[in-house]
Amino acid sequence: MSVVRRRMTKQRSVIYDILCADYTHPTAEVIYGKTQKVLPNISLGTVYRNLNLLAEDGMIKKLDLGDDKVHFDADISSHSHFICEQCGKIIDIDVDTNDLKQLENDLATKNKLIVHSAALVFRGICDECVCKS
Amino acid sequence: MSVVRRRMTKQRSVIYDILCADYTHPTAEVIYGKTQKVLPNISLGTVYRNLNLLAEDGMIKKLDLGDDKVHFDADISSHSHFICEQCGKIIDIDVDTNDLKQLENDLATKNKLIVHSAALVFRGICDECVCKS
DNA sequence: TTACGTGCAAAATCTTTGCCCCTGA
DNA sequence: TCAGGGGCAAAGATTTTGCACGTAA
Repeated sequence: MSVVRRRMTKQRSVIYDILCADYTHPTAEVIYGKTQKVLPNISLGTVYRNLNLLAEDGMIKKLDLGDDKVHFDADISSHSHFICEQCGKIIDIDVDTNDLKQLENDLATKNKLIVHSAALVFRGICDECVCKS
Repeated sequence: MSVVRRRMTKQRSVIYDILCADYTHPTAEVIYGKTQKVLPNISLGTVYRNLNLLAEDGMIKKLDLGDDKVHFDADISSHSHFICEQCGKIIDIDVDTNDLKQLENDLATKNKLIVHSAALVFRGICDECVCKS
C-alpha cells in the first residue's frame, strides 16, 4: 500500500553485494558465512530479515528448489534452473522465454485464470558428474 | 542396491488409500488428520515415515511447491501444477508433454547433461478467485 | 520367530520474532 | 531527532530419529 521507508544499511548493502557476486544460488546460511567476513558481528536473523526485505522489494529472488532450504538469487531475470542430484550444483538455464510464455498464455486462456509466474526446475546429472561416472 | 523387504502394514495402506482418494495434494499434517479417523493411535512420525517410503518406492510423489511444506500426490504421472496465491488451491495442469520433453532434450543436448525430471509450477489467481474479485 | 514397523517424545533444521539498544537520514 | 534496523536468544514450524515394544510373514 504505502511505500515503506527503507534505509540502506551497511548490513543490507553488504548482503546484497555478496549475493550479486555469487552465482551459486546460496542459502541464507551460506550468505551469513560470507557476510561475517565483512561484518563479524552480524547475526543470522539479520541476514534472513534483509534477504526477505530485498526479495519483497524485488531486488532479489527467493528460489524454492526442492531441498528444504530457500536459495537466493540476485539475477531477477526470468530463467530456469537445473539441479544436479549428485553434486547439488544449481545451474541457470535459459529456456526460450517464448515457449514458456506460450504455455502461460494457453493455460490462462483455457482455464480463465491469471498467471503471475512460472518456475521450471530440471533435475538430473550435470556434465561434470556425467564425465566422472 | 538390494531390494528392501517391505511389509504392507495397515498404516501404510491406509495412508496410501487416503492419498489416492485425495486430489488436493495434501501435506503430511493433513494426511495425518485424515488417517487418524481410521487409525486413532497412529502417530505423525509414522505418517512421515510412510510417506517417505512410498515416495522412495515410486508409489507417490513428493511435491515442493514453494510454500515451506511438502505436499504429496498419488498421481505419479507427469503433470504440472498451478498454485492460487489467494486461496492456496493447487490445480493439476496438463501441459503438453511434448513441449516439455522438447525442452528437456534441448537442454540435455546443449549442455551434455542428463535430465531426470522437469517440474513446472505456475503461480497466479485461480478462476474462482478471479470471479470473486 | 524375527526383522521390519509403530508410537512416543525428543531432537534436528531452518526460519521468524520479541525486545531493547543503535543508527541512518 | 526518531522510526526503521540490528544483535541476541528464544520461539515456531516442519520433519526426522532413537528406543522399546508390537506385528506381519
